[in-house]
Amino acid sequence: MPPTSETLTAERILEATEEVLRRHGPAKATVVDVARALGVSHGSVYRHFRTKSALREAVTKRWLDRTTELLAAIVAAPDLDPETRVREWLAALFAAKRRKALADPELFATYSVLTTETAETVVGAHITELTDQLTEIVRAGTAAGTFTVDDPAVTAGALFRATDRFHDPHYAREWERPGVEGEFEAVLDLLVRGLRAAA
Amino acid sequence: MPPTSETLTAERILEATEEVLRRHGPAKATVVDVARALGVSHGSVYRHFRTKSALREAVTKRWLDRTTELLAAIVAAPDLDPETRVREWLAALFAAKRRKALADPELFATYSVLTTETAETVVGAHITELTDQLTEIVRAGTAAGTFTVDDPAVTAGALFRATDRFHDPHYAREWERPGVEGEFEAVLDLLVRGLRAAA
DNA sequence: CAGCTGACAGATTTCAATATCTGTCATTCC
DNA sequence: GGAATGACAGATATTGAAATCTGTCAGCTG
Repeated sequence: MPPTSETLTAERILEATEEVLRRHGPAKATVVDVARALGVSHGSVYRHFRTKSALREAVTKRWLDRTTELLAAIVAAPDLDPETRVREWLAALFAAKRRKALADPELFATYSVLTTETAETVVGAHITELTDQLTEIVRAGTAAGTFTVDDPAVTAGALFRATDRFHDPHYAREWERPGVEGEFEAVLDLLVRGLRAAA
Repeated sequence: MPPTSETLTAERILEATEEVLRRHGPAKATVVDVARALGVSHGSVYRHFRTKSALREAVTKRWLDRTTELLAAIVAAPDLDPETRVREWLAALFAAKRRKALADPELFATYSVLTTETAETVVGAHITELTDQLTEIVRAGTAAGTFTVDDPAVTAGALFRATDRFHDPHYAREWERPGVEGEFEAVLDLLVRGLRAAA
């Protein structure tokens, strides 16, 4: 128990919660554990988060936001043509998820449980943010005449859903298999060709 | 307990197993239950199926094969052009799964558990059969000059994986949502356009 | 007095004893 | 004699009592 006499903030609680989740897993990580890790009573934790699930949602959002930020850089890249940006963006999403899943499977499994719990709220918002990023790229490509697309938002949604297998944690086990890279390329090729074609 | 004095066959055991699964669900459906439903001792069931999981695999295969057969009709349809056949085949796959999921959610959940159990064996073979059917259509379209595709088998795999969300039981809950039809159309449009485009 | 504590009620989880199930096989039955 | 039985050992599941956890709040503390 490291009491660390600093003031108790939401931020410090989130850090401790991550650590407890990493150690105990999602099923056995309790609010009491988090409080103990911080050297405070569990009542203090409830001062910053109304419920245990609010705390879990906040931790999950934090984890997902790291990926959102990473990808934002590609949306903003000014020197890349739209087709390359679509490819790089989807490849970066796949690579980010895959790296996490392979580097620390147990932690990834923990967050997979958390995302399943919070599918309607936190994950829904995350997916909206991501498809908004994609929409931005598709819109730019349409404006530049590179893509022929009726409604960029609808097409961005289709791109995102067509690549579910390469970012949905449900498929994480597939990402270890030898052929995945090629499978991803095949899907991506088909989709990008679909963007280019005349309506 | 209907003893039905006919001879005990693998077929009759499979029918009884389906019934027990429907009534009890996957967790509580035991070999003893199946034997009781048939009015025989459980030892007799083991004469036809080496293990409980062999029995479950056989029932699952039966269920999946019904879909395979249904779709085979579209592959063989001689009066349809390749693009229509791709669209109809994927639409029929989605419709078949969706119908089952909405008509009897509990039974569908039961079979979802069974398919998860048998992912490596029975489901793997099922997916191979389905992608083989798709490959056939893509090959025909390529031969006819309608599609421009390097390797029909690879492209068929990409088509199948890009539409995972519309046939993988994992997404069954999404199939109730209002917008799904449109989402499916958007993905399908993008993919079909990708098939048509020049390499 | 703002922040923290710890005791509390009700909900959930754990654990160990008990019951049931799986898979085998010597024996029985037509 | 080929098919079916049922007793059995080890594995798995169920159950209910005890332990722990969640969320609240009156009171302590600096």
